[in-house]
Amino acid sequence: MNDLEGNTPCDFKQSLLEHHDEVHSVEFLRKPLSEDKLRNIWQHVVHKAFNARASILSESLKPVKESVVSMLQLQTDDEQHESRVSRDIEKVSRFVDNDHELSSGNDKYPAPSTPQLRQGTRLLDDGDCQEQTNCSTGKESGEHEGESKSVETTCGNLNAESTPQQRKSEITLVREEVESTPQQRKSEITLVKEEVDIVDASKGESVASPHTQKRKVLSNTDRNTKALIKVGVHSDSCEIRGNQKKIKVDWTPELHKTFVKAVEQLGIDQAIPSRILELMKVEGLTRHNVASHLQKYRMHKRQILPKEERKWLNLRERSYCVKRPIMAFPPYHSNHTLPLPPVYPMWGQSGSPTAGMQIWGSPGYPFWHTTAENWHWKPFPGMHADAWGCPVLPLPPPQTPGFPYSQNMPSLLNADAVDHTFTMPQSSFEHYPAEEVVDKVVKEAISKPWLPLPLGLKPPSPDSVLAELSRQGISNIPPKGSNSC
DNA sequence: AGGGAAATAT
DNA sequence: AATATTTCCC
Repeated sequence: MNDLEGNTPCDFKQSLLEHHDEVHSVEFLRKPLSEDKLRNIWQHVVHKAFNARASILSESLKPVKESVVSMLQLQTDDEQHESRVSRDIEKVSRFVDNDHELSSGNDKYPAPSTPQLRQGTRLLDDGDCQEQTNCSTGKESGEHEGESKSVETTCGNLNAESTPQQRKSEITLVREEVESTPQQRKSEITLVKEEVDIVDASKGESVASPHTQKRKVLSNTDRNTKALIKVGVHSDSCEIRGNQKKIKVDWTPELHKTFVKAVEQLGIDQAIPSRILELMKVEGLTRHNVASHLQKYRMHKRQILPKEERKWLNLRERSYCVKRPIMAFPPYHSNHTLPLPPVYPMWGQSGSPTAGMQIWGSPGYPFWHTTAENWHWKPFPGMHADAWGCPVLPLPPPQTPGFPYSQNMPSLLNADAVDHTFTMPQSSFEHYPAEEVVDKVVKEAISKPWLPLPLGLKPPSPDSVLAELSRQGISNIPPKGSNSC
């Protein structure tokens, strides 16, 4: 997918471009990303953070330095400090996550499952919602943001002090080619999302992340599936702040129910995205989301109805003719009490023959009561993607002396963490460094900034360097010997 | 602007 | 393969 090979035949290329006082590094690594490479990268980051003169220490590296400093001051820090470190390691994680994606080619991520959406009926009660309002694609901002094509709004979450642009230029040691595909670009800009999504790449079912701080609330309407409505939120609320791409909406049964209800209420004529959206009163949901869902909904209707209609007509046409198969439905309520099948029929059509009969535009009958609940299809009821994805640092790493991070993430490593982490199939990670490895490597790089910079990677050939330079429009070649960060 | 559907992405 | 998002056209 986002292979670098497309741009350069060589295994990798590395270029160091010096402009004025700052040295920008761009390093292209071949997949898979090895532990050594990763460590190398981070050593460079730390190294630069430490060695750069204060005057030119980029904003983006300051937090790194601070982290290191604070770590070196030993883990006697207070809570505040810890949370800072915690946050920093999250940055690290995020960065690495991104890299994961870039280097793995594994693109199967579970749905993030609507963390940001909140139904009109409060699922949560408290202040977390502040973040919601701030960061979610709210009605006002959401649509805006929907139109904004800005890709450069990258990591505003990394550090409040530095602009996204700054960060990008500094921290992004590993990144895609400039001419990345839209997909690639996306991978760069949706860090937060990635963090959420990256958990379980193997199956598509997501697992609650111990890493992302979130609340899980049992839906009052949920049945035995006990699907979780996660209303996950980062404690560091500014992180997600409105500069991100839309977060994927997970149409949970509840949400879908709300949707169907609105549609039913409006009737076939009025059921247009904006109205539906209005009726649904779901915070953060955008018209686009609704339109999309509506599209799908209609499609299924079309697909299902004619079939059922035909069947029905075949059965009845001889005896008495009924124009529309607004048929007498079997006692739906029975469905309510029935144990659910392990697999949720999508749109309810494959479950019972009538399950999909929530007639489009058949107001008056509350089909959605059942269909909306049964519509969902998550293979494992207990594992509904309500769980947020878990990015890096999924497990309480073995306590590394001098590296207190794992203790600094109470919210990330809460009791739930235990439950969820072990459910993550290892196989998902076989294509890139295990997260523990990443964790370890980053730790090492940060915790031992004094270690000499590894020469590490194979030096680029002069040709490739020159080519890269010219490709980027750099004509004046920096003097030799200045190739350190 | 916004609805709808096709094209894409995940 | 299914679902969600993005893009495009009207």
